[in-house]
Amino acid sequence: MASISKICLYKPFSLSFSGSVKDQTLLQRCNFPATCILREQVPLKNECRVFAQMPERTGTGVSAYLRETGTGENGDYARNDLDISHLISVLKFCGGEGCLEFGRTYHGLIAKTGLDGDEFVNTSLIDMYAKCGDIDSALMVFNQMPRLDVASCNCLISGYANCGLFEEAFRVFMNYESWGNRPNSYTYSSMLAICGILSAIEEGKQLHAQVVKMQYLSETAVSNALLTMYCKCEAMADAESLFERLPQRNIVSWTAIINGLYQHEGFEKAMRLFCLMRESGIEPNEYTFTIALASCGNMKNIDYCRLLHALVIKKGMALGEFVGTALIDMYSELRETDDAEKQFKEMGNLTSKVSRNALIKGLVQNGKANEALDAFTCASLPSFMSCQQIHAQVVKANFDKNTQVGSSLIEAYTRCGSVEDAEKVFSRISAPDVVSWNSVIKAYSQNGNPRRAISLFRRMIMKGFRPTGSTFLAVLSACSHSGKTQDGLEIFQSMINEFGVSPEEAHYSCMVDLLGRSGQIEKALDFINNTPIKPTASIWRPLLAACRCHNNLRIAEFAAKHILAIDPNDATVYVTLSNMYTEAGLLENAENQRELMKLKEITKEPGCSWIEVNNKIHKFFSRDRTHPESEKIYDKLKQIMMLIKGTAYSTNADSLQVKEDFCLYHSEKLAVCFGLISLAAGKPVRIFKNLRVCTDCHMFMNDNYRFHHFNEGGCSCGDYW
DNA sequence: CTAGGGTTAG
Repeated sequence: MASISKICLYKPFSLSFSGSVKDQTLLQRCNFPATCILREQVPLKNECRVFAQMPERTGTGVSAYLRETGTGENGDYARNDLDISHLISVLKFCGGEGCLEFGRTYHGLIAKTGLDGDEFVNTSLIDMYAKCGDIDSALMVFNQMPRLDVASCNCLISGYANCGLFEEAFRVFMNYESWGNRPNSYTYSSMLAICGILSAIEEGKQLHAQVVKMQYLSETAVSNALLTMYCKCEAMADAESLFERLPQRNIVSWTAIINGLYQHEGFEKAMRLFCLMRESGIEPNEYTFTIALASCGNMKNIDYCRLLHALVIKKGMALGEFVGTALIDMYSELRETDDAEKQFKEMGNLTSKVSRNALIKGLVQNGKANEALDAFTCASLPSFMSCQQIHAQVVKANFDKNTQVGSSLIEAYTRCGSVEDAEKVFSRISAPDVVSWNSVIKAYSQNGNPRRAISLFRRMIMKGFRPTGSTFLAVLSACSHSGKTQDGLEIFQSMINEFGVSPEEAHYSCMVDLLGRSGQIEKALDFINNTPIKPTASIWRPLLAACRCHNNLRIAEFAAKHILAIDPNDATVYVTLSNMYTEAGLLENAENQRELMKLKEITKEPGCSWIEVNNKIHKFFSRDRTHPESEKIYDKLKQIMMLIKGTAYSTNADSLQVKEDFCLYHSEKLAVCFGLISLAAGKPVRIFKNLRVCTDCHMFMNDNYRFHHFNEGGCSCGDYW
């Protein structure tokens, strides 16, 4: 066996390894928290499934044992109570599910009961740790073993491979001899897989020679690993001739070679082998179908594609994650995007990120960029990075001059607060339409450059475009924010008289804001009283905000009364009023007290204090995905993301400050926002201390705030944006 | 009683 240690490392094995998807999920799963292991009523799915899968062994089984004794603090263990084979099956389960903490608890139990001398138990422990990605613990158990056997070395090798530590895996392999062991067939399959990942064909060939010498070729796992190794090393001739000569072939062997051919664009050949396989009496499974569908799609043979699809449905595999995605891909390849979308829809909640990406790719490549953008849902979530990614793809697909695509991109960038990118996109649209103009005007109006919004509006009209209701909303809002009250009034008139656009609630709300902001409180009130529609809360609110800015307590009370008549749960009203009373020195005003009382009742309603919410966020973002509230919080987050639009992504968490009393009133919203901001800034979530908020409109205040701007100490409270 | 091999998008 001297030749084993002669295996040369032709390539540097200290590769940095970003990790396959599988490894990443594995590592993620390793963050599984150590929680409530023995309380079955707590819905922690993995732990509970351990119990659920345990065979019933009344009185002697580990689960029953643990249930009776608690976490094991009693310490009074009788060795007989533990069944080794049962223990091993639990460890195996932990490894498979990534339940590191659960496995650790078992390790403790094993150590306490003195079972850590058992060879099989130790091997299972090494494997459990290795599979959970905790290679240090695996190594610790390994080093403490009184005698090293092949199986434990093998576990260590696959553990290293799992973590991308291929050089270490090779080191273990070359030490077999010095430990008095000989590699067995398991060792070779693992090592060959590593060579495949590294494209290390020289090493793979040496291992091949060993395999032949040791007569392991008849073991399908070994020969399949060899096959895959050659395929991954681009040595298809070697792979094919090996496959021809294989003494034993199973479904995995067939899948390996078919996949190899597919990966090297031998689609026809892959399909020929697929047929041969079926003729030889082996039925394809999900793995094989996935590749066959992909090959078929690449061949653009629509009849065969439909045939395969039918077969897959017959076997009940059409909605599986892999096969389902392959079907989407196949139909995209055939340019049958309707079928691709149909497949995606049929998958319902079985769809994954991958299947969605497949659909999007298909739509983009088939010229359905708008549908693709819809599928992205990018415009609804302010993520600057995904906007850029989408934009890059759009440019690559040569859609950046397209009118509709461009407008969608402008909207997306606007939500992220990046007005520069929005304008860049606009300038590249070859034939901008009204929607494009509206989008770019809105971009400036909402992102701190109202003057530019107004000048773009004028240019738009000069170019002969007919402004719509949305155009006016953006422009009036811009006028309001830049103090151009007179312009705003004129534009509002021309909207009705010149362009025949009838104002809606949002326009009225905007006009109230325009008047109120300039200090014309009485005029704003007049305006409200003269609207042809019944004033809504959204129309009254900017008046209240204006009163707050300009210290008009009388009209503030009047506006507050109207808002509360419509929306009695609007806590902002109470906050604004109580602040105004306080500032007016009416601290002990009975009315103020009553408002505060009401306020408390309201803030109690949602059910949790800001500390509770903050704790929940804490748990959620410290990867405790099993927290029973995490789904709810996530939904809330998405909601809040919509609300605060691009702010989280365009502000610096450090420069934000919270007014603590306001936190108490609007705790939930703020806590969630803060969690989001910290997340966006790549910082751990902390209890919010340094966030400053406009006391009237809930929004964050900050000097270099791109999205939300302030003039003369006020802020742009209002509902219209 | 422990360990190994094949799949989807970007």
